[in-house]
Amino acid sequence: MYTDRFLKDKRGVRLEPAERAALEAAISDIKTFPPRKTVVFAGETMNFSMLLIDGLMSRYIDDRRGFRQLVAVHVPGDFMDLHGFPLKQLDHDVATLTASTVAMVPHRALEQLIEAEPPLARKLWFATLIDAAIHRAWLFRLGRLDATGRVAHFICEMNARLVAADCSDGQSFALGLTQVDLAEICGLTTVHVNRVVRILREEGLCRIQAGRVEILDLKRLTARAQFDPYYLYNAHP
Amino acid sequence: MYTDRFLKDKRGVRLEPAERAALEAAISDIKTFPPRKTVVFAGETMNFSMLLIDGLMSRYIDDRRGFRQLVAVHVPGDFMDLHGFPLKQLDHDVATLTASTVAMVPHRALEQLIEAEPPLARKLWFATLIDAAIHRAWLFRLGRLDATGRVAHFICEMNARLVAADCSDGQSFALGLTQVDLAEICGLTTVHVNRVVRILREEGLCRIQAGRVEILDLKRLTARAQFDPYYLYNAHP
DNA sequence: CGAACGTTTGAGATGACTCAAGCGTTGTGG
DNA sequence: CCACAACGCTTGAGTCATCTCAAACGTTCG
Repeated sequence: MYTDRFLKDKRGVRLEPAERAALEAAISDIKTFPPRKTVVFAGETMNFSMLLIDGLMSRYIDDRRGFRQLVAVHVPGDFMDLHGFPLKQLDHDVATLTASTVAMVPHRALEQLIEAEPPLARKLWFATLIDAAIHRAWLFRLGRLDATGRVAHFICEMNARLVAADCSDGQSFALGLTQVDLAEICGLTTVHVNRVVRILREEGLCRIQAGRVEILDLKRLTARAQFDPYYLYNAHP
Repeated sequence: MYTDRFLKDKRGVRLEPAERAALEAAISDIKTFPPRKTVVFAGETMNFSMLLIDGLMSRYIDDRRGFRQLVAVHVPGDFMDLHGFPLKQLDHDVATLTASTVAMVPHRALEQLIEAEPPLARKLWFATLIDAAIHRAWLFRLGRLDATGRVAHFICEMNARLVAADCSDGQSFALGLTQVDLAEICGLTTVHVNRVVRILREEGLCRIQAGRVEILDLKRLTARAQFDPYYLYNAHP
């Protein structure tokens, strides 16, 4: 089922089979997008939301000179722009990083869904709040960590989220990001990301190359990043 | 009424008088807190949420060495930890900045409230999503702006939010923050904040002193900060 | 084969940090 | 009512992390 990974194993919330089935039924269609394609632009009026089935996607804010700051990276199971349901407009763009498969859920169907399964509304709300918690962890990352710590922190987060989404065994995982992407995530320049990646490799913490990440020493990587997965609200941390 | 400022003048949502009255009735008591006091600690189980009536409060994440990164600053009318209602635990601390008055709303009362006024649930959700949008703007600030831009961006945001909350005339406003606070918000050191504050004053953009901010040239300040108030979802930007 | 893209490396510049000291105000207890 | 501690602000000098600019290299793909 397309919705299998949505809110899987989250602390404090559980989707009932009926709710999951109803959500599944609310999907109007499945779309695929090529890599590096902007799918939704800031300010558009939204009448659907998107559940990521496969691939990696991002949300970003452009500055005046065209430089972008990523504000979120999404893994399979993420309901990426569920906030567009109450908000109706987004304050950021949404784009693919790698080729992606997305389930489209019309807002009209969400309305009916909540009507039919009232407790589901609270669970959708919950999902958007985890997103906000991730935003806060990113604020900590950008505000308080040095370049090496930032990249390490991001890798730790991706590791934890991909493991939770059953997309990683915790040892190594596909992460189709370029060093440019990492720079736009961590608030650094590409050149410096390149140096940081080397440092992480030379210090035996992790290896980032060719769209794959290999965790070499999770304990030390976590320490270097001051990473605490609490904010992900995973049931099995 | 205590709840007058909550969701006031927000794009895409409006609290009906009956809803506002019901929310008002859900308040169990009003508390006052002295400045610089941590009110809620990360990880505690929450059974109430707090609506800020008067004062300035913050949410922050501590790093291992005790340095903090503020992830939110709240102005009167903000439902500061409404996300604690679905989430039940917070991933950050909550503290006062200045002396503050807070309306306590038990989660049990919120449950009954939503039962009595179902459309209110969506509006509470909406409120937490604006918080998330502000987080994203902060990510942009930390990731893409230099020190001067960061402080300018924060001042622009506070100006817009305080005007919307009827706590500023748009020319000057009380902002009981020290340079240490500004540093913890903008991911800078105190020393450097001091220099930035001087630059902003010398360039005729704004004056920040003795807990007050005076906007000298909003247009240039906004440009320097690359500030766009869209993300605040204010009806009258 | 050539263009496009992502990565790598070097050298030099600079924005922000660290450390250190001094200043002004406020509040408090002797 | 004064002395002094506490706090926030200010300034200077030197250091360091990260950025900028520039060039080269490898891979992929048309």
